[in-house]
Amino acid sequence: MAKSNYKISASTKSEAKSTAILEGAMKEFLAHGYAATSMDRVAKEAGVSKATVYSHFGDKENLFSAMIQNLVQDKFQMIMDLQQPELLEQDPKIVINNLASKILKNVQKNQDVQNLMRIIISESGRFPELAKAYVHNLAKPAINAIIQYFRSQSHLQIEDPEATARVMVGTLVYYVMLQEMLYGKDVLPLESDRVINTLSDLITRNHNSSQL
Amino acid sequence: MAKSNYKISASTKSEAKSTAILEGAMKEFLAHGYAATSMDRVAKEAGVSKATVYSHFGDKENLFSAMIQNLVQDKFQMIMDLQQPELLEQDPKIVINNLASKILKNVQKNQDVQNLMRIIISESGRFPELAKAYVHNLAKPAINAIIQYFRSQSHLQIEDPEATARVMVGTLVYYVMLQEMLYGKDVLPLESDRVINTLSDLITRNHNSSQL
DNA sequence: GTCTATACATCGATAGAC
DNA sequence: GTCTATCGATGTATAGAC
Repeated sequence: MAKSNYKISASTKSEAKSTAILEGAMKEFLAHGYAATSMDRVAKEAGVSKATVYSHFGDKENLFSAMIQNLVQDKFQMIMDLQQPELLEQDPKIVINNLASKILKNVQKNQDVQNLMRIIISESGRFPELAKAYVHNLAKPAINAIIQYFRSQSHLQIEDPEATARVMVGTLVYYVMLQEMLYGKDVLPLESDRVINTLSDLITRNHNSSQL
Repeated sequence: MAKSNYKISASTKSEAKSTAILEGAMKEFLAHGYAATSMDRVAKEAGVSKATVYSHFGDKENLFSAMIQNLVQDKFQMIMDLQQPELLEQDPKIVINNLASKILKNVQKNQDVQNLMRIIISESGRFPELAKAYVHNLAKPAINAIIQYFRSQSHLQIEDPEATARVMVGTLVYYVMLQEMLYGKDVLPLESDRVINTLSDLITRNHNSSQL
């Protein structure tokens, strides 16, 4: 029992260090990219020695990979919020407005999400498996949630729910990329409400015209 | 006259080296990113010594900046093709299909364009002025060309041409990013024609319904 | 397990010969 | 203008004490 406690204690201490290293790695990698991040800075940020970083994660590629996988799992919860039933029980025009607004605000206010997208794109050549993990665990569930909603609203007469979901997600992601990450705010200002309203108008237009 | 010829000849030789360096820089930077590219590899790729690279471009940041500006100017012509008059003189549904198809194929088949987008996003933090140059010289003209077409087709009854243009460009760019750069082809297969047709259907739906 | 100290390679940038 | 040779800094990774 004492032996078991000792083991648990040791394992817990080690886990605490691992967590600290992952947090330091996240901060450094997301801020500077893979190549420009040094293991010295990660170690200093985590409050451990460089040798400890290597004993926990083997090498730089492994640490980067673990940190991204960890972050992708974290952000998965954000996507699942899109399927809250109470969010989906209003007029379709309002539901789509709310969905789009929720996606937009989550990405816009969450610097980690933007930096994750940035580094996934940057390193998709060097780490193709991480790009696939991102698509499989974040992009795909988000798109599928929207497809599922479109399918549930047959009176919207959406001919191709899969392609329409891509239109919606693509519009929103590109908007944030251009405005926030590429400084489009200054060069090409455009209020987010206009994009959201245009999206929901286009998608629900059959529904509206049958009402009027 | 002989002196003038000598000057021109010398200037031409120097320009040839500059061009070779820029081409080497393009190959290396686009393939490996800014931080992971070494000046030694650029010099070897260009067939000159490293000192020559520095005498022409000062330092690494300067070389990178010059190479990106050069590439952005190159790709500008691609955008201008969108305004060919003969492309815009058919039924709106067909015109939008053609525009979308042209944008998509240009990005899809042109690896340089994808790599340029990738590195602009990657280095937008370190080189904000390059991101702004990209938006100003490529994204903005493309979006404006589409806005201009929408405005010219008043019978389409497009309420917000600016926002609708963003929907169109965002959908196409995100599609290529997800399918090509992030290996979505394998995880989330979707034919490009479905996306293009969905886009043109959504945008011209008012026009169609008034016809039927 | 965690540390300090260090090996070894490679980086950006420059000096000096031609 | 272009080269070879090299400097100093910094990178990844590890050896060895505790």
